[in-house]
Parts: sequence; C-alpha cells; structure tokens
Amino acid sequence: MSMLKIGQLAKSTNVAVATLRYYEAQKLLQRPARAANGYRLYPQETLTQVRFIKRAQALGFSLQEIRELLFLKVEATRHSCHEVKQVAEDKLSNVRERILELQSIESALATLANKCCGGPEMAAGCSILRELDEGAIK
Amino acid sequence: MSMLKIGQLAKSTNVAVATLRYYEAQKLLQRPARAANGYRLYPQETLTQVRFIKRAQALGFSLQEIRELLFLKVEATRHSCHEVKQVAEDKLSNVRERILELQSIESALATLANKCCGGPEMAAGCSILRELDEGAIK
DNA sequence: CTTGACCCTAATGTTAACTTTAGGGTTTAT
DNA sequence: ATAAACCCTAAAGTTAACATTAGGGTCAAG
Ligand SMILES: [Zn+2]
Ligand SMILES: [Zn+2]
Ligand SMILES: [Zn+2]
Ligand SMILES: [Zn+2]
Repeated sequence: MSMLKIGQLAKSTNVAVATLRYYEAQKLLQRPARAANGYRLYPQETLTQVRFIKRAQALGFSLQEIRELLFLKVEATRHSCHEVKQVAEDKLSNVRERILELQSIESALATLANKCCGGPEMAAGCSILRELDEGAIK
Repeated sequence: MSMLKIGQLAKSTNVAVATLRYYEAQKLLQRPARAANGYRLYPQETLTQVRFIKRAQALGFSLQEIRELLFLKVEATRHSCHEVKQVAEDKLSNVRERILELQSIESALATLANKCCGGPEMAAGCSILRELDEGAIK
C-alpha cells in the first residue's frame, strides 16, 4: 500500500492520468521511481503534492506561478518567508481588484434589469436595449 | 473627426489593430462602413463598444458571453421584453456567482497571508507553504 | 517620385493547460 | 487463455484569444 500507480494517484486526487504525466513533463511533479515493467511508482507524498497544485490552482494561481511556489518550497532553506508572502499578497490584491470591478458591473446590470418591465410584448422598446444603446453599460 | 480608421480606434482603445479585425470576424463588432479605398470607417460609437468588451473581459467574461450581451439589441425584434430581461438577469446572477467565488478566494488568501510572518528568515517553516501542503485551506 | 506610415486579406503561429490518438506492452480476472 | 483494464511514449489535436507573416494596395510628406 506504499507506492501508487498512476491510475490510483489519478483516482484519489481526481486528476486525469494524462494530466499527471503532463504535470511531470512540466516539472510540477518530480519524476517518480519506476517498477521493473516501467510503470510509475509514486510515494504517498505525491498525493499531497498534487493536492497542493489543485488547491493553488483553485486560488487562481497559474501553473507557472505554482511552479514558482513549489520551487520556493523545495528551496525553502534558501528563500525567505518574505518572498513567499509577497507572492500570496500580490495574488490577493489582484483578486480584490477583480471583486471591485465585478461589483461595479453587478450594479450596472442590476440597474438595467430593474428598468425593464419584463413583459411579453416584443422587445423593440425594451428599456434594457435602450440603455445599452445609450451606453448605460460602459 | 467623425469616422475613425482602424489605427485610430486601436490607439484610443489601446487594442491592437489585428484584435479589432478579430473581433469583427467573431461578430463582436459590426462590420463597419468602408471608404472608397476599402479602409474600415468606424463611428464614434465603436469606441464605447470596444471599451465595453475590454472591461467585461477584464472581469472574466469570455468573448462568447460578451457577444451575448452585445447582441441583446440585435435580437430585440425576435424576442419579448421578458426574454431580454431574462438574459440580463442570467448575466447578473452569473456575475454574483463570480463575486462569491472571488470572495471565498479572497478570504482564503487573506488567511494565508496573515499567518505568515513575512520576515527575512528562511521559509523552511513558512506557514503559507505548510497550509497549502496540509490542506488546512479548504 | 520615393519613402514610410497605414490599410487590406488570408493564412499561419502562439500560449496555456490539457485531451486524444496511435501503437504497443502488462496485469488481472474469469 | 483471452478479454478487460492498465500502463508506456511520442505526437498531434483542442480551445480561447489573439499575434505574426506574407503579399500587396494607399496616402501624405519632402
Ligand atoms: Zn417591456
Ligand atoms: Zn424590457
Ligand atoms: Zn515567517
Ligand atoms: Zn511565511
């Protein structure tokens, strides 16, 4: 139960087999040991590593950024806490900016939707369309 | 100063000329009038349209979604006010979903960043890396 | 009248993050 | 012993959203 074949790793991380091989090619995962037959044999640790990748991805990191995080981690003894925190904070302010922009579009759309009667008549005179014409959404 | 050539439109919207032609091919922009020499001639209105595209894009909308928004007017004669309003409301709830997702990412990142001392010492024990490893974050 | 900045179309190239395909070996279960 | 299920590599395909290139007109300035 110690070493995992790629299919088992795939199943327990919910990541496609081809994706795991892709991550390896992209150096997001170390090249695993091989059995006599050539099959990849992953240590349990790899489960954590794959989950790290998925989690970071869910937080909006690109594979490139994740690679940088993993590099910092592997080379932890040569990089400062500050460097790592900086990566996280850059991402955080990026996310906050996008939230603000989305909120501004939200209110624009809400305003539009509120002005429309939503009735069954043809939309020729629909207020939404009129507003779009006049550049209410910009 | 009424009609714009593609280069002027490109410059004042900060979008590449090739991109404008691409948008046209993708039906995000109406096919503009042409001068006798074949040059595209855009009305001022197009400035607003291009900026709308760029802004919506920065908010994470795909060109496909943007196309739907921009097509509301064109579809007006074939659809009821109700249908048009429905499209707007779908977009609105889409935007609200995105906001919620981003907010959950925001708090996860903020939690991470807060736990890290950000000091100059080596990142061997950095809490960000530890948390990503341990899955303490969602 | 020539140079350089623009414009045109059509086609091909690019990047990210995968997925699919082609062509074979290997394991497992019946 | 044979079929289903798994594994391998190398390469090509996919999607989005452009960018670049090739080949060729157009226009203002000097
Ligand atoms: Zn109405
Ligand atoms: Zn309406
Ligand atoms: Zn620290
Ligand atoms: Zn730290």
